[in-house]
Amino acid sequence: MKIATWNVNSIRTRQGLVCDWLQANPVDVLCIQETKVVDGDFPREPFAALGYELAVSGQKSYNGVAMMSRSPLKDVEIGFSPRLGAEVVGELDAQKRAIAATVQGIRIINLYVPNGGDYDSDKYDYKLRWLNQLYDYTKLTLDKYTDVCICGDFNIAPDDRDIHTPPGKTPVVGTTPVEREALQRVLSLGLADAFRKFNSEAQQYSWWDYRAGAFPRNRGWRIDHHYLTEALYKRASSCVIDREPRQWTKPSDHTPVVVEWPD
DNA sequence: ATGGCCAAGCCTCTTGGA
Repeated sequence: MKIATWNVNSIRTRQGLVCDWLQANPVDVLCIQETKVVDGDFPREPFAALGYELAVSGQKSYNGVAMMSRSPLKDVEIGFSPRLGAEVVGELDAQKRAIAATVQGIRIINLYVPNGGDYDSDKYDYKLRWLNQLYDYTKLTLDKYTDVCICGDFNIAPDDRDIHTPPGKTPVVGTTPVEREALQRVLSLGLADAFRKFNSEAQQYSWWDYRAGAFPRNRGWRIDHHYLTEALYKRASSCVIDREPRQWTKPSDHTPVVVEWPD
């Protein structure tokens, strides 16, 4: 069983590239973020032709998440509202950033955590409120499911190993203690970083800026993660960042990360 | 040291990304 996460930065622009990657890497489940397309315009056929069932939640221009699976996607949930109630979630489900489904007994939650804009901006405040909501959503999910994999683009480098230049005095969004603590609070419910089970080195990145030759210079961030409940974490046999598609023509600025369990 | 890119929309500039 393999579950991959990949921020594709527009599925319409990247559909050929994603298909090429899936043919070479026929993962069981692929969670994608930043699809940037309304559901009716999502290019379903190329992925159906490869044997993938789809669940999508998108919007015009921004955000958007989708799941592709070779076995059935069960109990699909869009956003936080189905579990927390629309009156509690309010505006936080307007942006399409969360989708969940059960595959082969594993509850998979696919997230596109808000970027956060500038420090102390409205977007930064929104990111923190969204992470608080994620805590409540995760708590209720863990009440119901034992094997849970929360993956996606977290837009947070969990510690200083996960960013090429550790932040100095000026707060850098994605690395601030407040964001890191908000993430750790979610993980304290009983989740652990799959990648760090196998690799404790620095400079293991999943995103590189398009500018300034960031990729060839390996000036990146590790912001795409899989967080697993205890039994899943113990059973995991590998978690790998696949740098190859970041080198292809017209790449996403993120690259896929794949967690695996023995069959 | 600095700055360097890319996607979508209605579009030749603005917004967003991290």
